[in-house]
Amino acid sequence: MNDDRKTVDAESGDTTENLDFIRTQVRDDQSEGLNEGRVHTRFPPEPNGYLHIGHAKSIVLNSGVSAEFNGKFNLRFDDTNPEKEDTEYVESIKTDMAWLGADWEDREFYASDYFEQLYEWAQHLIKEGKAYVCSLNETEIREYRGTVKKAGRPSPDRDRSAEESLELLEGMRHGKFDEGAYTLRAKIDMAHSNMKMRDPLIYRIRKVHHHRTGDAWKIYPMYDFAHGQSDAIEGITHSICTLEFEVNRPLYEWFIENLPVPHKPRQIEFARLNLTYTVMSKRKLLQLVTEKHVSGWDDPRMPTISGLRRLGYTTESVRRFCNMIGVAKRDSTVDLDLLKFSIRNELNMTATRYMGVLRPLKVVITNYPEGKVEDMECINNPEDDSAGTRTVPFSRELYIEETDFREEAPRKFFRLKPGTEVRLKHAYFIKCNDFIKNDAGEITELHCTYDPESYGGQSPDGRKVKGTLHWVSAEHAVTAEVRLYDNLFREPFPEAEGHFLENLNPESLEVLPNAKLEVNITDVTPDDRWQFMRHGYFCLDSKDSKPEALVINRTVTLKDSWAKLEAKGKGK
RNA sequence: UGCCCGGUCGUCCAACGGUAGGACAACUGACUCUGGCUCAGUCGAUGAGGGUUCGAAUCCUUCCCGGGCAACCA
Repeated sequence: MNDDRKTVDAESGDTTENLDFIRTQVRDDQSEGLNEGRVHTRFPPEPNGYLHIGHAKSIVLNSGVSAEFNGKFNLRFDDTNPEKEDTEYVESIKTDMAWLGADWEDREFYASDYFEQLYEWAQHLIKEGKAYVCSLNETEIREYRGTVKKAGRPSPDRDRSAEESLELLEGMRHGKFDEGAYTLRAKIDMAHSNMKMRDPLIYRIRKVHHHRTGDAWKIYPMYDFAHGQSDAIEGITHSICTLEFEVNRPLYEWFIENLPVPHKPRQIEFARLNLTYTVMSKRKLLQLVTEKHVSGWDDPRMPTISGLRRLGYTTESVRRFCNMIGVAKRDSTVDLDLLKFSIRNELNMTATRYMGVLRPLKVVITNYPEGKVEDMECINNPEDDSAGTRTVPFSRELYIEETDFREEAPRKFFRLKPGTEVRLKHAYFIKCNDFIKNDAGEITELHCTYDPESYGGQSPDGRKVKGTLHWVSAEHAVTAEVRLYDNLFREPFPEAEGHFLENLNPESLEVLPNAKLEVNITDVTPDDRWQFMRHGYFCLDSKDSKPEALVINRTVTLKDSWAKLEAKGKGK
């Protein structure tokens, strides 16, 4: 599974495992007997949005580390801000994690499970003289906090007695005060060079319904007061999170040191995943959804797990991608091509090849008998002999790809043009003699002749053709809607210049309502992925496809060196 | 600009004082009943200066560049 991380020495053939800095740390901790050699990780999402590929990186990392070091892995919802959170998100997160193959066994926890314990620890801090109830309002708190360059000054309530703070906190808890009237703050250092240490808030009053605790609480702990302690309660040994929490680490450690917690977890940060041609922040993804730039969180263009799944990505391809990109501490942006490679590479080995004409052009084989039908034997997967063959009906009237014929074609155009011969895959050689145009000057029909000697696509006399085209018998074709997806954004860094929405790709979705597909397509199931030859990899749309009206998504294209040639003007 | 973190091929990761390597991308060519795949090959990097050392991407130092931190978000 983790071969992606191994280096093979060219001369000796020895395999050495290049552990990333986190696994190196965990390995060292374990061998030194820290936490009695236990390794326990967790993935701590806030249930306020759908999981995306960046979360997948964290999930694969956290669950992978626990598996590799014989440890355990928890799922814990960081549900300390009821305003944005919802059970819809809890459910989708569990679905997506399970799909990713992460196994938290029976350890599904919630920070809200610990509200009572957290409250007791808050009281403990007050009694120790390390926390106080503060009456400053939001503006005042900001002002008293100072700036990054200027020390803050103490709140007038900083020396409030423990008895008084305890009583006020109790009142806060039971709704005796309005939102914003009081906060509970840790008493640390108002002049600390790290802003997070300037008497951080640990509880705020919020008279909001919580998706799990209902209306039981009128106060909710802040992230910093919940996260480390939750880790400690669960016996987490390595609390792996993203870089933006680096400045929170001293505070994380302060609570662990100053509270009678049962375990001493340690926080390690890594760089979050960025991908070209997309955005990754929950806020922006939410905006795409609410402003209807996409059809939902699971729109196949979204970088969400549900979007990628609907697009056709497999668990294995996403996991492999996560292992390929590595783990480090520097800000980076991975090329979207690497993600595409991960699925293309897998599907090349596993996907059945079908023929599907996306933009149909009628072809009449004028010398083929009317009413005759031949079953042509087609190889299912040239990469896998065990995949066997299937038959596809051939008849006088066919469809080929509109783009496979040109009245006037450059020299390197190997497809059909007047007077030249090409092969129809697994069928016959044909030659184009004539074509019909409508009033608009568009080519509507081709008249071709076939060589009966070339049955099966074999050249009868050793002559070669440059082009091989896919085709579908008109009479037997299944008509379906095919959705072609392209990058959501036209710029590799949509946030770099201008507003990200201005960089949306207007052509990210192209719907082809009249695709003509070989009959065998009716055999596919919702779990199948297949290749439409010369096009790419496809799957059924899990939401919109019905047996009588197929809707098909293109997961990823095949590489297209002809398109590249032509784009560079070298097709001549 | 106070504090913290980080700068290695176009991109991502590795090299942990001892030959800068892999993957993706790009480019050549071969092969091909998918202009796919495969195969062979090419291009291509240690931010800059100084120091330590027999030897520095790695240690020290100065500078430069990028990111994070001043929500009652996480």
